[in-house]
Amino acid sequence: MQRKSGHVTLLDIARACGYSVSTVSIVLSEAPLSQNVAATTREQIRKMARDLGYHPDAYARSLRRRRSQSIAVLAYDLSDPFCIPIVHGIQAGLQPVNYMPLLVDAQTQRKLFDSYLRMILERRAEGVIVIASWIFQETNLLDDVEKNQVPIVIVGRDLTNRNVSSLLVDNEAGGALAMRHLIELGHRRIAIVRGPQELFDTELRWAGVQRAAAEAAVKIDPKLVYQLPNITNSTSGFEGGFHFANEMLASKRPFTAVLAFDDLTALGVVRGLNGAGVRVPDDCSVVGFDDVLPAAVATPGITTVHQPLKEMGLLASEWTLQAINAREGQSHKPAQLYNASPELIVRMSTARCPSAPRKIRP
Amino acid sequence: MQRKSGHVTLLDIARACGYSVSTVSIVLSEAPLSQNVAATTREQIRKMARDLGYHPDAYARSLRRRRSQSIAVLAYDLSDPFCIPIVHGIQAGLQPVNYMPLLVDAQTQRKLFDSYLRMILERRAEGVIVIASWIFQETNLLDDVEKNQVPIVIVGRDLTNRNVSSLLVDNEAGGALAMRHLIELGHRRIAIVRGPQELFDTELRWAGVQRAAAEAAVKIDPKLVYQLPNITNSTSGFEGGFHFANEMLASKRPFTAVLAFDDLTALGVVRGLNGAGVRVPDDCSVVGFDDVLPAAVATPGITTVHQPLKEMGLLASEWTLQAINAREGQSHKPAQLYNASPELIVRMSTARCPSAPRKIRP
DNA sequence: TCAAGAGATTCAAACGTTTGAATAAGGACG
DNA sequence: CGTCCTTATTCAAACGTTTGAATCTCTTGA
Repeated sequence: MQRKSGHVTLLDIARACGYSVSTVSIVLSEAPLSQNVAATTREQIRKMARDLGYHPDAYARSLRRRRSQSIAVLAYDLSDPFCIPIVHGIQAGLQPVNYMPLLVDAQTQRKLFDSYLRMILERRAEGVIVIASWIFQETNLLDDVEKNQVPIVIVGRDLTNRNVSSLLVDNEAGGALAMRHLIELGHRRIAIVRGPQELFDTELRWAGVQRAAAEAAVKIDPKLVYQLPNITNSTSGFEGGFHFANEMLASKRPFTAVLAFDDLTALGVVRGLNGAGVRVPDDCSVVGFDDVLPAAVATPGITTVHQPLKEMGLLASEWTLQAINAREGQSHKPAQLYNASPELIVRMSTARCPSAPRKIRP
Repeated sequence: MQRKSGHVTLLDIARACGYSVSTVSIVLSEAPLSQNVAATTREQIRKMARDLGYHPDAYARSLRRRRSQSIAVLAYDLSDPFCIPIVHGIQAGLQPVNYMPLLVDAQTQRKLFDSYLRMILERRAEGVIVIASWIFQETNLLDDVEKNQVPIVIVGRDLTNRNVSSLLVDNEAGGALAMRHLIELGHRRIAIVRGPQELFDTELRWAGVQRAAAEAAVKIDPKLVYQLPNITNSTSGFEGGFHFANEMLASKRPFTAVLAFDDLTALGVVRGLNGAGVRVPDDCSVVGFDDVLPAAVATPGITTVHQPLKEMGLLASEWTLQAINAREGQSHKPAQLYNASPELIVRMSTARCPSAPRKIRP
């Protein structure tokens, strides 16, 4: 009974129980017509399909239906812990409608990116979700996708100006949240490690930090503001944090807290401070951003700004499905922007400023 | 010129330059016959394909060729940092032969696992690579795959007894490596946190630990041996480590080092010890296993046992491709086992035993 | 008795490729 | 002039589904 292809087909089932391929198809795909099929026939066909271990061929089906039932999820760098919760959200959104996520990791390599983009196009993904943890300037990479009228949604970056629906955390609010936390703990001399210039997040978080400082009438010493170089690999944030912690100490300028661009940078700062005998949080507080696993399991646990990544992933998948359905109905879904509200997660790396008088909260 | 499907087909190209679909297909797929096609024709067709932005339809092609050109990568829990380097290795192996990895994350949920397995079968993956970071006992889940004669390779677990090619780190050697390191640093009173009973790794690492102890004539105090409960979520290792650190301290039994089942457990131990004012590594050394990112960026960095994950992933993809080719040629590739050599990564969490006399190495 | 409808099932074309076999147009040779 | 190679191109069937239209067999009502 082994077919040459090694897979059971409708024809096998049809022959095995004496009906035509059409009838079998109608029953197994639960087409509207199947209510006209005699109940006994239905049962017989279903049983045979089960016995033979039939699985419909997605290729034949998609070819005929002209729907691939799949959505590409293109991560720029899956090794960034930031990505996984987003992927989980996407999976959760795709599961109920039986869409397959085509998850690929470009590993920040242009060559891989192109190659996977081609595969995605060939596999006729009905939509593309891009997870841009940190992303090159080159955004025209997706032109090919747009040309084929495939809806795109991007997570982690705002591309609404290019008419692409985007979901990201409200970086300005997050920066302010982190800064306000330090200020409320009594810190006044706060060192800042800004993100790399190439990232959009950098300016927004910085704006939030400045706003919070201004609101509390706290001055930021420009000599205590550092900027990470452009990213070269996934641990360059850590190395940058380590490096700048040493610079801060060498500068001899007093500071009691460090606001780092992200969690890995914060962990690098902690390492740097520790090496010089500065204890966190007793002598100096450190705050991060992103709430990734390493920040949670380090000791001290890093106080950080949490992004609702899973929710963002879920919403991204919903938007993509809506865009697909809209296109199906000849209409068009305009690009949307979702600015997720960040949340402060207080752990052990921040404490009341040692020299500061206890402040009475209003 | 917009097709109803929204995608350019061979027919479009054929019409546009006045040749038949066959000729176009022969040229673009670089079939053997294409050397018979006039050079001018070839060029003309290629140009038109480029201009129209043609991408061959993988569904039609696979249907006809009876090859899906894709391999499923089924991760039990992608949020385990352990998985990503393996995936990178697999991608590296699949890239040159133009296979698409169908990467899915079962999130340790039976329901998801089943659902994705069905999708994989429907998409006619030619092979399946399972990444079993930590895995249920239920191994018959893959029966359905085997029934369809799809080759399976598993990473992170030995299933050669079920005739499945397996790649994993030599856990026994790794356990011995970690233990020997502590012993060489002069530690004699070493607490051990064993892994969960349900994991095969647990017994093997434990055997290695015991061997190293025996070889050095060091006794392991059974009262200082703990066992992690079965895993419920991805941070339960951390929580277990934290919990047992407190138990060790409460037991009042002296110990100068802790050998933890994996890195997250080690990080939990560090947190627990720190909470009681025990400094790592000054008062107590801690060693982990796996070499995941959080272990590297924590302070102190965790001394650990590295697994060559990327190489294992690469080899897994090669084995899978070999098995596919073998099946193509009507032959059969017998199940193989690869025991990767672990490597000790010395960081900052281990130090010479405070009370021990300096030992002269031979 | 016949037309009309309902119920159950099948026909046949289509989706976009690939590929073995067929065709057509040119020589070269006996 | 017919035969036999090349060279260049096309035919047509097939892959496994889906689905609008068609067929066949009953029943029902006039």
